[in-house]
Formats: sequence, C-alpha cells, structure tokens
Amino acid sequence: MSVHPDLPGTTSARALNPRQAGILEIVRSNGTVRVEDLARRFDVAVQTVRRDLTRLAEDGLLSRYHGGVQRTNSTTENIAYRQRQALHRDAKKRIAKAVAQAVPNGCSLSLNIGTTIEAIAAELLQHRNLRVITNNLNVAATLADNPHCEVIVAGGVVRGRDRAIVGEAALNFISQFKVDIGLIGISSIEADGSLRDFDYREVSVARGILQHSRAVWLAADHSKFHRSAMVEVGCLDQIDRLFTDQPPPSPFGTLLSGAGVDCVVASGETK
Amino acid sequence: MSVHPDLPGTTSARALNPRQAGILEIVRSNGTVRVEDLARRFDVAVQTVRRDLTRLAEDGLLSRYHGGVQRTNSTTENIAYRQRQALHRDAKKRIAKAVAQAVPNGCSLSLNIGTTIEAIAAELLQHRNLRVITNNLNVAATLADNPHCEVIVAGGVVRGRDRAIVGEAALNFISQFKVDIGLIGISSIEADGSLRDFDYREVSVARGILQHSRAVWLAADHSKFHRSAMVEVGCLDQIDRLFTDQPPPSPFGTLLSGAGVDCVVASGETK
DNA sequence: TCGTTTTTCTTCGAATTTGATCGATATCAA
DNA sequence: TTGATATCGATCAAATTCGAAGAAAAACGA
Repeated sequence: MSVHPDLPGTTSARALNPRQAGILEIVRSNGTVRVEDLARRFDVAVQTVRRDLTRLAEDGLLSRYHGGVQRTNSTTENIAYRQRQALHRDAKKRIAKAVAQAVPNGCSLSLNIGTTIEAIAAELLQHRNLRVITNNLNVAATLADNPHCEVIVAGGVVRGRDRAIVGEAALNFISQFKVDIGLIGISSIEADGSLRDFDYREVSVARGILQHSRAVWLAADHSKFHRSAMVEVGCLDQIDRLFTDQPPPSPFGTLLSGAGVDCVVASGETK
Repeated sequence: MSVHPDLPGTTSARALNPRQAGILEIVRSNGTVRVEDLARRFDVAVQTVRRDLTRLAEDGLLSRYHGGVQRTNSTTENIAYRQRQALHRDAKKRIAKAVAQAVPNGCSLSLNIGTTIEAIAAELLQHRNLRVITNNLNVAATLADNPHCEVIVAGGVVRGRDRAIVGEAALNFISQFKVDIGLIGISSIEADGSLRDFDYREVSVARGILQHSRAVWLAADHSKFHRSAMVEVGCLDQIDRLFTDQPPPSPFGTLLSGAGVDCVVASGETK
C-alpha cells in the first residue's frame, strides 16, 4: 500500500551508489556542505554531484539550498508548514475575524485542521462559554488559553507535520459529539462542487464533523478554488455557510447559490 | 493535469541556507539582534542580511523592527517557549538526561503530566523508533518534531493550566495500550511510601499508566519528598525505578530499598 | 568482439544570489 | 515642529549556481 522511504543501509529497488552514500554520510555529520566541496572531495564534475543531490533530495534524504545541501531535520518539515501559515496570511486573518464575529458565545464547535482554522482559533480567544472539539493540537493549545472555553481534543496518532490527530481513533472520538457548528478547512473546491483534501485519514475526520454538526461552516481562502486534490470530503450541498476572502470566481457563484450556501466574503483592509 | 503554484510538494520555497538558519538560531537564543551585528557576524553586506530577514519575516519565522529583528511569539512558538521555562531548571534537566539515557531505542512509553516529564520529552528528541502515549499536549507537541517517533495522544478535556488531558475519556484511552515503560511525574512522595497528587482527575490517568506498563519509572526532583498532596496515586511498591537529582532524605533511602526501587541520582554537573 | 545501457563530462542559456547606489521613510534630539 | 542621522526597500550589474541537452566514457551482456 504505502511505500516507506528506505532506511540508509537497507537495500531497495534503487540502491545508492557508494558516492551517494558517501555524500549522505558527509551531510549527516557536517550538517551542511557546498556542492563544490563535494565535487572536489569525490573528484568528479560538479554536474555529477548535482545529479546525485537531485536524486537524494527527491527521496527526502537531504534538502538543498542555492550553493549546497543540508541535513533534513524535523525543523525543515516544520518550517515548510510555517511557510504555509504565512501564505495568504492577511486573507486568512480576515476570514478568521469574520468567522469569529459570526460565532455566538455559549455554543459548541468542532474545528478540524488547516492553517485557516488555526487562525480562527486565535480569534476565538475572547469568546465566552464555548465548547470546542478539535483534532488539531495547535488549535487545542491556543484555545486552552481561554479560561472561558472548554477544549476537548480527539485522541489518536499525531501527525508530526502539522500536529493534527488523524486516523480511526480520532474519527470515533469526534463521532461521540453533536455540536452546533462544525468549522472545517479544506484543500480544494472543484468546479463540480466537490470538496477535497490530500490525506484520506484527515478526510475521514472531516466527514465525521460534517455528520455530527447541526450547521457546517467552511473556511477557505481564494487559493482553494479550482485547485485539485485527491480525496473527496463531500460536496457543497452539505455546507451551510462559506467564509472566504474574495468573491468566488465563476462558476462558483451560481454553484453556491444553487446549493443554498450562504457566502460571506471578508474582503477589504483589516489594517 | 495542471500544476498549481502552491500545492504542497510543488512549493517553490527552498530550504533555508546556512546563513538564514544561523540567523534564526541567533534570534531564537538572543531574543533580539540588530541588522548590523548580523552582517558583521556572517561577513556579508547589510543588504544581504536584509534580504534574508525579509524572507524569514514573510515566513513568519521572526518579526522585524526598525534596526533589527526579534523572536516571534506564534502559537506553536508558545508551546516551545513554555517548555523552555521548564527546561531552565537544572535539576529537571539533569533528571531528564538521566532518564533519556536509560530509555532504549525502539520501545514504547507512556508519559503523563508535569514539568519534569516535559523536560524528559525534550531529551527524547534524538531517540529512534519510539512509540509514545501521553495525555500532555506539550509532550505531544515536542515529540511530534521527532520524525522517528510515533506519538499517540489521549482524547478528552484539556485542562488550560498545563495543557493536560484529564478525565475519564483520557483514562479509557490510555487503558487500551500496554507499554514497556510508564514514566510518571508526581506531586508528592510521603514518608509512608504513598505517592500523591492534587487533582483527582489526573490521578486516575496516572493510575491507568501504573496498571498498563510493564515497568514504571518515577521522575521526581528533591522538592517532592516530604511534600503532601491530597489524592493517592499509589505507593512505592509499584515503582521500578526512581530518577531524582539528590540523594533521597531519610527515611526514604531505606524505604526505597525496602520497596525494591532502583534509585538513580542525577547529581552534580551534566558535562 | 560488438551493440546496448548506464554513467560521467562539457557546454550554454537561464535563474539565483550578492553587493552597491539612491531616494524614501523612520527615529530621535533640540 | 524641524533637522540630523540611520535604516529601509527598490533597482541594477557582476558573479555564481543551476538545469538541460548532447558528446564521451565506462560498464554490461551476449
């Protein structure tokens, strides 16, 4: 089913040649090396080293930067996630403020994963008497700072990349509750009205939220329209409100009204 | 199939080069740095440093002010920050190092709450093939950064004060597993050999760990001896090893040996 | 030995990084 | 408020690095 990237030393379909193994060794011990140094060290052309590096980087065994390569550490993965946090930050903040304004005090919520959802959690810190269920450790940590908010976190395996809890245990946990508002983020909204995500394990959690919420709100910035992802979460019919930052491009305007979705556009400057 | 610019995996964002990583390092440890200092330190033009800072700030990794940059306090950073406070105490760090040294690669662990336990989690970042079950969001967030570690977090209500998950749901969740080593922190060890804590909800989780571990290790600095707390967790008989920072005061020495507890004292200098 | 496949080297245009200059903006003291 | 000083971002040219394509070399099997 899933193919694990092989551990160094174990043989696999595509084995590393001695030079590539040596490069890995050097990078692991040194932390960073320049391409030119590697070429001198192994007495080959820079281009040859480059080819090795391209392959090693594709396999995720090291990461490159202009001029050299670097050990892949967990922080690079983490940083990649933070970079995504920074992407369309203003848009996300505007959306988050709009959502927070629409959430009344004293209600129960489900929040799933995604950077937009995390931004929403930060905007809910001033609300009172909320009850929040989430499978996102960042959301839980943020809202734990709100003393007027009961935070319930789903149990299960933690995905290191974004600190989400995915898998069957999380789904079972969430299914125990029925909340007033289910707030979900999504990776893609396609022109046929389908909502999609990349990780099927997370999708099952999102589906659970769809089923166990009296109302479902979708938070998605403009970049999500017309993107494509693999796994289907549901379709626009199941959504009650959509919060976004720009008027949806064609054909989503008619699609949304046809599905009875109340579309909230949080545009303009929030300063 | 069209490739979109910001799909995960096709991000044009490259890894940080060593200088940028170094800048981050300095900012993280110092708190604030001036642009000019950075330029001198890395022996490049101020403009070059500025470019790096622009990018790092765009990625949300630090924030700028006129003349320099400073650490950001994002939500994820918040978790790490609180942990740093815990790490700061020498005794806990010594204990944590001793525990980490005793934990073999490839085993399964249960960790409960407490700042000492959080310090231990930080020391386990270099271990490989661990499987960790915890009811502490800080522990989960820390160990999620270790790609060779599967983190399983218990579900339930989050206690805002220390981001622990307490209550029946957490207990039920933990009871599903049987681990090699149960690592628990404790509030008090009394002269009659009883282990006690303050919050009965947390106590039930600790009891669950006691029951579902093949070996139980207790981590407690010297301040825990002779303190008193209300709720009984268990007694020294159930403990296999005790990690502490000073030789236990009387009468605990005889009490421990009588209960068959292997006592590890991590005193003096760690280096 | 020959033909095929894989690996390596060379060349060249494109992309990235770097340092310098310059006008705009922010900070601070008077 | 004004003016002196420092910092900032934008822009440009030089240097470096990158990837692609094709030729040369080496490894391989029959």
